[in-house]
Amino acid sequence: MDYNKLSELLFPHVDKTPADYEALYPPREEGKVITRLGPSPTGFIHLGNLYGAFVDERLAHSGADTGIFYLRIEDTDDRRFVEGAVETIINSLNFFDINFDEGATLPESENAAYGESEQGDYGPYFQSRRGNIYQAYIKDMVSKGLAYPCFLTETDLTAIRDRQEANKETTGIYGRYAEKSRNLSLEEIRTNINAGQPYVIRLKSDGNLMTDEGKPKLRYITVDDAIRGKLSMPANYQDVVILKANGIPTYHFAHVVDDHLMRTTHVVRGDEWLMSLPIHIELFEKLDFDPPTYCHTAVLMKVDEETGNKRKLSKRKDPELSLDYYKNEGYHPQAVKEYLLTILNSDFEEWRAENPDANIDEFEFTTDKMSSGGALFDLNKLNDISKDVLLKLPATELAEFMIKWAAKFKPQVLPLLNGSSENPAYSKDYLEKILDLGRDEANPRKDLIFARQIFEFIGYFYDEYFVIEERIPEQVSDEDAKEILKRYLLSYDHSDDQSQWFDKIRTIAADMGYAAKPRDYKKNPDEYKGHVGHVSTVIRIAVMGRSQSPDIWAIQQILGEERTRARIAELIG
RNA sequence: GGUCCUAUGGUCAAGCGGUUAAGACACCGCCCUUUCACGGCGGUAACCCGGGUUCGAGUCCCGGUAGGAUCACCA
Repeated sequence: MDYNKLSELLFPHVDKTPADYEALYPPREEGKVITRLGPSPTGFIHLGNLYGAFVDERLAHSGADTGIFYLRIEDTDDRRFVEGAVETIINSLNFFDINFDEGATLPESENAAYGESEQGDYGPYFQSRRGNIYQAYIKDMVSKGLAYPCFLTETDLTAIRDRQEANKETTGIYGRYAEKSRNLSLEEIRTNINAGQPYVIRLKSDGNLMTDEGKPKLRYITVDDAIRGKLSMPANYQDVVILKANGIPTYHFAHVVDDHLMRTTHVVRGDEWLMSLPIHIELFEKLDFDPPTYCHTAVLMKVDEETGNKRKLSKRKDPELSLDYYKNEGYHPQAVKEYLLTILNSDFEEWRAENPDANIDEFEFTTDKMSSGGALFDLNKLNDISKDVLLKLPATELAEFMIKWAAKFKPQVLPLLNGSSENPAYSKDYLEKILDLGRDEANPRKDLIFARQIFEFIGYFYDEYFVIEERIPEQVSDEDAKEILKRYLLSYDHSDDQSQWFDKIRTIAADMGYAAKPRDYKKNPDEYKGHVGHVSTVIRIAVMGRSQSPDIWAIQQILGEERTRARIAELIG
């Protein structure tokens, strides 16, 4: 067989050679880490994507010598394409402060054609526009006898698979199942093509590994994975498809060519790719490329309520998988990032404890601290981290964050938060004061977690959302409650400082038969109706509508004298 | 079913042949306290099972078991 003739027959119009592309895309700066995100534009981006993207981004950007993180759109399957997916990917990641140095970008104008918006010298960054590159490499492989055309139809393929399954053999095209296609003569191929028969190009895998019974004889290869360590697995023996009948390469081939030509140093991907690694290794060998460092990340899991088993997060069953969930609930992107970092790198938490105020960028991210097991998603932990992250955020920023969130997800409260409502008491400044409540002390409060929760937490500051939610404590009778409020209103002086204010409450408590100090009540419960805590709870309910809240005095200062008095008077009736 | 990966408290995890088996979250108790939160102190709780190797095994080896991944002209 004259392979050169075959390659000309198959790819008559391809005139570029691998050498041309090698020259076009020269090696990058030595020692730089080059990573990439290679999503297919299905329009759905989830926590798992973010998790992986974050590894790429940290690998390229953390540490002193920053490398390049680029975006390559893997749109080789046109059936999966969704309009606007590229924008979704870029915008979603940008929301979490994950940005690309190179690759596909947002369209510069509204009428920019799909696939034309990109930046960088190693493009095109849309696989759908790299057809000529792939074909040049495939033509080269065919001319060297490393790949061949295969005319097997779908029915042929299912027949083979059925037979293999019946025989309990490994499915696929290999060994004797590949013989027929591999041994087609040039004339037979020419006849098939002239007859318009569709065909694919298959890799001619090292097929001399079959035993006499036709079973694959396993040869083992070892691969160093940056996360998993040394991996031992059977070498590939399948004549996998590398070019589909429509002229578009499969993922396997596109991955190898692209990551070589774009000079990727670290390939980060989910461990669902682990099993096809031998294919990629063989392709790298056959193409004479140096393989990148592989980093196979574990999949995010959760416990299935029905079965009690760990399982992969699924986009249908688990709302928390969707990135929109976090945006919608109003989690701060920084909190999500820190959470991801703690499950990504086992020593991040320790580092954070030692460097509470340091910027995330200062943390040196390494793959060898990554766990290889699937981490269970833990909302509790996220919340805990979020409390600390929000605490460090200045009130101004927090207020802006709340306003941005409300604009999108709770528009009815936006005027309240940004001060554009009719009530002159409300302003952004007012919101800032509320959010800053009790935060500047030695042991600051940590009750702010995510925007939706925060609004519920501070709702009583806005008259429209102020409701009496709780009953007065059982130690206090209804008459006493009214009496407490009356006396309180009478003695109320808005300019009192915290201790003057509380002394008055003690006095009211003592005068009405309640212990001025809870300790006294605990010692002699029979001598008192209750203690000062019960008395102040009555006031708390009148002003806040609930028995649990930050300091009453501080809240009243923010609320203002008029509204404070009005709320108390309201409850007296 | 074949192949590959994984296995330490409820969860995330240190551990690298000799440890009273760290730490964080969650949970419980106590203290602080006008409530809650914060903070402090304390507590419950773990090496999947069985064989080896070794003076000694959570750690190394071999089996089992369990869970996960994968077996396309999808990525």
